Amino acid sequence: MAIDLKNELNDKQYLAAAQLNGPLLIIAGAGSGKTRMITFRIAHMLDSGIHQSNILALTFTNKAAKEMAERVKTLTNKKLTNLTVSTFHAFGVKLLKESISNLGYKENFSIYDQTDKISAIKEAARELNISPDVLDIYEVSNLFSSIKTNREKWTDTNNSFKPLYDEYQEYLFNHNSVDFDDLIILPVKIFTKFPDILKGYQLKYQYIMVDEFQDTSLAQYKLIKQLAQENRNVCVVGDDDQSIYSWRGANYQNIINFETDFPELTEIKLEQNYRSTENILAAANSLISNNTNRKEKQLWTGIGHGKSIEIYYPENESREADFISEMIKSFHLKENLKYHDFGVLIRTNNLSTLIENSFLAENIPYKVSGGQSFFQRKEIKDIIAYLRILNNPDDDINFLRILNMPRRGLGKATLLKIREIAKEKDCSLHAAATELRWTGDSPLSDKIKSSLQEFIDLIAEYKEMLEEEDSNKTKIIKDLIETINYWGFLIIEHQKNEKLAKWKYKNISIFIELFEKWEKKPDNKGKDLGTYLNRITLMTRAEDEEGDNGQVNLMTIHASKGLEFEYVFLAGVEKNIIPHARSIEENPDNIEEERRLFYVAITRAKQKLFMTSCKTRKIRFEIVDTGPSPFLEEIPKELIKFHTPLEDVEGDEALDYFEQMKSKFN
DNA sequence: GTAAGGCCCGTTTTT
DNA sequence: CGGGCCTTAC
Repeated sequence: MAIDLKNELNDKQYLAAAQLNGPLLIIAGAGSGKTRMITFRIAHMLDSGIHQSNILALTFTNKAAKEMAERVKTLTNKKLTNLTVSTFHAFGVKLLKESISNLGYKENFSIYDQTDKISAIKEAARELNISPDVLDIYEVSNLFSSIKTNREKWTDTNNSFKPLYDEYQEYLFNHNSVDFDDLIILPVKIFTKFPDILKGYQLKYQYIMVDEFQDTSLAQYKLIKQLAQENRNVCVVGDDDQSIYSWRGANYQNIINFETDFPELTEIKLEQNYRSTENILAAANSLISNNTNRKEKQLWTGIGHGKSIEIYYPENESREADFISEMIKSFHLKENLKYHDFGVLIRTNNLSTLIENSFLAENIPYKVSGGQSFFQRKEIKDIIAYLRILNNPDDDINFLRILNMPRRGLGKATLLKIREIAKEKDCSLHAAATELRWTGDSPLSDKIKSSLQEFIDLIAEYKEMLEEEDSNKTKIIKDLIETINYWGFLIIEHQKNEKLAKWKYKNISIFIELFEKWEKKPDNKGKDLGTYLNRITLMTRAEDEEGDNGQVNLMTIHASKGLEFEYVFLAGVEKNIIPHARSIEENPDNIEEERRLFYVAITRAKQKLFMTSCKTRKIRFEIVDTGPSPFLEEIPKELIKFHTPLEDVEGDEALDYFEQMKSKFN
């Protein structure tokens, strides 16, 4: 049964969804039904006889990809197992799995995340006898990223880092590892070097869609361009006003590049907002009009004025947190809103702690997204490090992590010996360690030698088990964790805090459960460990929360992109927080991006927007006077109602509250 | 040579 | 408050 596009979409959306051939640029304002349009467009392709395997849809986050795939499946009522809806990075992994051998890497390559990357740079620095403390490693890491993705060139001021960069690159290659930038840049390289490979992919992906186009980087754009330049059936959807990832290389100049590279394009603007009330939209429009560099658009809504925007100035950050909890509680009761109808947005992750505590104290169910990923937690990374070594023994960064964890007497001196061999033989640490344990005139004591032997054997044994056909990997991993006695290790590490040890161990069981779920899924039958490892490196958090209904959503503004909530609380609307002091310090021009960020935050709200701005705030261990964010002045006063403060909590009531909090945490 | 305890500092946003 | 790094104790 074909879908009646005309009936389901407004005129502009219809135009966008109906035109399948040729380049299409869609400027889609906040809340303009972009996802709906894309979903229908894909369904329309399928209706028109385009085969699912010829369609490629690229999104920005795993969450968006998952959601889009779900929505298309629901709409068409088809399984669509060969439809590619993926993030850029996950797509990069797929391409590399299929073709990285052309560049001399092996297929079981490891992906280094930010932390691994920093360790790798430190290792490279060691090779060159550069002491790590003379480097601002964070800055170096950013520079390397810019160089790799062509955002920056070597200049007289920065070329002193070039030897280190080259060493880092060599390090990655020698250890069969790639970093996040490589996931995009290496496919581009392969396509440039091997036109036949590119041809193959052009033949496969004849219809390409890109969501959140304003947040694509130059490198990502190159990749799209390569794939699309023959067929030219490429549809990009974006909103320059919502470009908030420039620090990661996003460049909304890409919209202009697209116009140049595909001059025959059709441009469509989606300007009807289906999400927010007039008040909210007016505030957003007024704010964003202060930006100079933007495409003019007239967002409008038919929803009506709605409730006014409210601002509240709490004394300090705990009052802010309590205010948010109380409001949510009372709306939940009085207005029959579900907890998941609330979004609480913050500029930085560290603002979440107090709000979380308050939710806990008030028994408000909530979930945090963004921030530190589940898979980045130390205890999880430890276990993953073992799995990575089992998958790719040459992965030195993870070898270093597990060599003496749990403690097995293999410390600095032993490592130094291993390093010597590795340098001499030009091999990985694992290979060097394997060698060292045999050497007759080994410089190691018998005790250490046997410890090393045990360690190497452990790796070999489990590697073999995992590689067996039809192996029960979950069981093997459980067994491994027991064999290394990770629990014992946690107890020793946290002697004074058994609770913490237990909590960490609990996380490990959760990890095992997640893995088991993955292993049992029919789609994953016969897939190797490497596939799983690569997948989770790209995941922001344990995106498994099936029951994500009935929970308040607490997240950074960045993480809220693409989402919407009935009621939105925007916390910490203070100067130095938004716009963030560091961002302005870096470059005063960043004010426009910070404004867009604020714009994104406001436009998440459907019915009601609250903003809170503390008078004082504890930063580290100091209480500092803050003040309202300058952006508040860019919102017309008549749209705002100033919230009367809650009555001060009386003495004994406060005490009572304190006791409550205490009992929650003890 | 290895392990434990003291000391210092704190990365804005994330695939 | 918590994690990484360095010094001191075995």
